[in-house]
Amino acid sequence: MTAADTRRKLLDGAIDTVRAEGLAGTSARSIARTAGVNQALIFYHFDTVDALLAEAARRAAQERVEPYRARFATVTTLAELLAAGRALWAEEEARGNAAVLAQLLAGAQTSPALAEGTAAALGLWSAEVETVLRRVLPESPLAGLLDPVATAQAVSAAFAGLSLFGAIGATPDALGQLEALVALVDDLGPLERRLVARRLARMTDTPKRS
Amino acid sequence: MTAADTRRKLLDGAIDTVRAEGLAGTSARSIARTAGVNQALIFYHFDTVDALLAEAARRAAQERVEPYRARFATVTTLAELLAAGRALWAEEEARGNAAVLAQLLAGAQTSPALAEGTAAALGLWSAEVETVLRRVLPESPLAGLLDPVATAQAVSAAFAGLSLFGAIGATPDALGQLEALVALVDDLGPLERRLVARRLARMTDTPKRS
DNA sequence: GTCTATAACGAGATAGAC
DNA sequence: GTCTATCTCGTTATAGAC
Repeated sequence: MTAADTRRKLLDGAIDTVRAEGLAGTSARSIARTAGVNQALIFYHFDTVDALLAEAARRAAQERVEPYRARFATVTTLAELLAAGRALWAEEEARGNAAVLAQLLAGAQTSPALAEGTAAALGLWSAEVETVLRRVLPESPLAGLLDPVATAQAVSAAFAGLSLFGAIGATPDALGQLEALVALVDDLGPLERRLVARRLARMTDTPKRS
Repeated sequence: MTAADTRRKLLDGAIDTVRAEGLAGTSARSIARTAGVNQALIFYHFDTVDALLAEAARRAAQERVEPYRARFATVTTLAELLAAGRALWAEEEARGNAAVLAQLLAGAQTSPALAEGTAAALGLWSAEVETVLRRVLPESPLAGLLDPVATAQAVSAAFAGLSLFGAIGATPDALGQLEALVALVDDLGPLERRLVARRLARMTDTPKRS
């Protein structure tokens, strides 16, 4: 077995262990068991457990973001973005990847190494959303109201938090609520659009936001 | 020193330790050190560390929700609710209470005892929001669009997740984005209100939501 | 690169004196 | 109720044979 194989097994095993046991149940021993690899090899290849987890987070995000790229590229309206987001969320939630990211994000609070890897992983997701928002938002009446960067970050982080709900009850239909709100304003007729524009102008005259 | 004093010290110490060291750095020993209490007393008074944390989460939520109750009771519009929510969030985030809840929520994934206490704690927050929503939402054009329960849960959970962002970068201005969106639709004039109502009727005819 | 063995330590929890 | 002392186990990490 080559070194690259071992590294790969460990990276996969690390994510699988967090998925199955949570971060609290994730140790060098439990990862090695899941990966089917000797425990000492973790330290040979990655120096520390946290460094392995950070690298695993980065790689996992890359591999999961990639298949959505083509789909996101075809999105031209905010409504389509929300539909794509709904599908993405359903898939990643079902696979437990959202929960994994949330666990690592929680662990990042006390581990600088983990913080760096998790930031990179979450950044890949929000960058993807941000790209689409930059393209789609200007066509919407909501342009100028929503900031692409802040919105993408907020949505990504909120979804990570939402996935933590799994253990304590049913996950609330957050996207459904958001979708309803956005769909109401977005995709309006010309007359309504002018009304919204007027209202927007009034709002930015007397801004309530910081 | 009475037993009630010791219990109180441990409950406070448990929260303080999670706040300062994260859940990963929270142990019977570290809690006892923070509380200035002998380590063995944790098990005498609470049986297990997780049971102490669960009880601490419940109590902390009670004590933090309470001071906002009067403020929330005066809220009559959605815009006011958002303003109150913004103030609440700023305060709890600054105190680190949001991060504590998020840490416990993450730990709840692998500890049934912790899950129960965390569910109760988070439930107190979302119940408060839900109460206001039930009173305020019917007056808004958004009535019938947003479900009070799902919205309250989604907002609470999303904010917990948002607080996890602290360790890996600046917290995005999520409430600002949401506020802009809601403010746009809410608090409309009679003419615009009719337009929104028409659009709502159209949406519910061909529902996109599950 | 991979293995076994083990060092060094902190964890949860308990026994038993006071 | 509170304390000290301790048991037992799992943890990260390393040394050294192969």
